[in-house]
Amino acid sequence: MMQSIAMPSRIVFGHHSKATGELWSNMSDICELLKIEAPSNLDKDLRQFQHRRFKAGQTLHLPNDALDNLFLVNCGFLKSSMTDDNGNELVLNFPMKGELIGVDSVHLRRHQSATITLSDCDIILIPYAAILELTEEYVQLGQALLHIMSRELARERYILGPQRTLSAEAKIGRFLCMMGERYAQLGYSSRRFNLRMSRNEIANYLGLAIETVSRVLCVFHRLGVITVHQREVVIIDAEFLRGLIKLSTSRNKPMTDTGKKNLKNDRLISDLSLVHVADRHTGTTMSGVSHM
Amino acid sequence: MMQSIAMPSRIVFGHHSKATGELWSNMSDICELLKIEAPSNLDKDLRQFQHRRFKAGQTLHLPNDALDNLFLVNCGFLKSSMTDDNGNELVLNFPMKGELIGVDSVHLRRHQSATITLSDCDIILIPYAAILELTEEYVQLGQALLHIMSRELARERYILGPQRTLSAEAKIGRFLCMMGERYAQLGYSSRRFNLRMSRNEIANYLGLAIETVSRVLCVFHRLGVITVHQREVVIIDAEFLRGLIKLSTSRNKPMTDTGKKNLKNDRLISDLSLVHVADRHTGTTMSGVSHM
DNA sequence: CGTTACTTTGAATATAGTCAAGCAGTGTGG
DNA sequence: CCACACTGCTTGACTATATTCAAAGTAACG
Repeated sequence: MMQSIAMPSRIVFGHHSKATGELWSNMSDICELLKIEAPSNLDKDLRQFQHRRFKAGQTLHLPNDALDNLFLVNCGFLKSSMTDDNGNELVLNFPMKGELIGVDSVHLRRHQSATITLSDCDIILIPYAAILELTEEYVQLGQALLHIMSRELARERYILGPQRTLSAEAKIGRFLCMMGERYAQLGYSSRRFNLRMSRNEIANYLGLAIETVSRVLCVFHRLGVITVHQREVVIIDAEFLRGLIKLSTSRNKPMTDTGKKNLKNDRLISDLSLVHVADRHTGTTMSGVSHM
Repeated sequence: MMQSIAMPSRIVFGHHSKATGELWSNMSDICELLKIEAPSNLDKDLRQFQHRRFKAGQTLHLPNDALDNLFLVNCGFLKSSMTDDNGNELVLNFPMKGELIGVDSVHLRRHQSATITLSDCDIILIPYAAILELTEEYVQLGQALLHIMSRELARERYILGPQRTLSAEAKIGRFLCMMGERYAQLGYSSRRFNLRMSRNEIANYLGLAIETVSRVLCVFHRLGVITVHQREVVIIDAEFLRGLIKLSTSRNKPMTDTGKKNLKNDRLISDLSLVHVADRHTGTTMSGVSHM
């Protein structure tokens, strides 16, 4: 069952298996997974936290569920989303290994979103009550938690926020790079990976129409900067993808030398649009990249 | 100097003035300002935190500054922003009284954004070192900090995130309502207030062009749902503003009865667009609301 | 009173969305 | 093994919404 995720077993936590066959993790495992420094006196701690396995498509929690546990992803790929006033799904993020799910809801003691698994997953359940105990016992742990939340907040604010200004091409380009980086952090290739989510979910996450996502991915493919087959992606020119921007209006840039950098981007975007419209006729003008 | 902000002095913290004329606050003041419960043994705490006054247009911190202090807004209106790769300003939020500035940067110990004052401000400086001390001494305080950050994170994720799907009208409508609510929390009117920021800053914050902001505000005015003169706003029909949505595509809504609710919004948006295009000729079709 | 910064307005354009149709991969059952 | 349906993805043509460019109007400021 878990094989389909092809996770090197070496870096899966929770080897303290018991007679039942269930996995359990102690605090040291958890700190390592969260990439925080474990307090020195923590290895004496006897607490064990239960793992739980989910098949693809199962639900970890729904909006309004009591926040009994935080969920720490040990392995697998998930999707957190909410439903707006009109019943539209809004994808919030795609948690992966090491992500702590639920920290955005501790102030209400109630989940505000739903999280479902996109692949088979191994999840560590951390009771909220245990968090409170632990932060009392180990001051450093509380501070580490602050770091984790600060990291999350910074991600939302400094990475995701600026997306609102970007063109569809730039959003998707950066999305691909971001996924690559996340895989890289897990020890996989940042260049070649499998998007676990559907076009629909990508579109929803980026605030685009599904057709736009499809089109832009095809354009990227034709330009030779990526390869896509289904959800298999190979990033060929990450620089290109990362460099895409919304054509910046002269008025929104207070100062700065926008000379060469924007010149470059102007051309690229034009090319994209050009291909976008006239691809069948001309192919592209890119230097000898093979176009399918 | 501070008069221009017209803040009822009763709710300004920091009455422990000293011979120097500077204001200082203790931990109880700070907890109250942050709306967190003060640990019971905290009133014995002798720590005093210095206030600092800023004139409009001054800088609290710049990106890459060391995170020596967190800034707690006691009074005034500010703007946090960053500059993207192309030199474009990106407004992140508009801190007001009670907001703790810098929590998104504790993990790096370095600010990632700039914060400048939009009005005269009174800011309490809380040394980061003191935060660490305090969380060690008062466990509850650390947990309260977690709540604060969770609240912030939820705001970014559940309030700001979904903005990406909204039409310009909806973004601006909700922005106005949000500002109203924030003023209400400070004891002001939620209906009548002064936007402290320029159209440019609003546009930037919402990811729109400045002209779009201007136009939509005018349309709202003509529709009779608000009044705008410069930065003075009166909200007349908050329901209308809050109800604006992006016309939802049939494909993005998985399920749900979208009958009357969307019908209503379809009509409203059409009206807006209609006015948007043909306002001079027809006025509007709204029930007898006075137009300017 | 003239200069500057901010805002409004109009007309043209571009980008992304919408609608509609077809295609491809997957799985099921005959 | 192939027809069938199912789901997800792609493509095209058209449309709508927001941006861009240009210009003029207004408030603010020395």
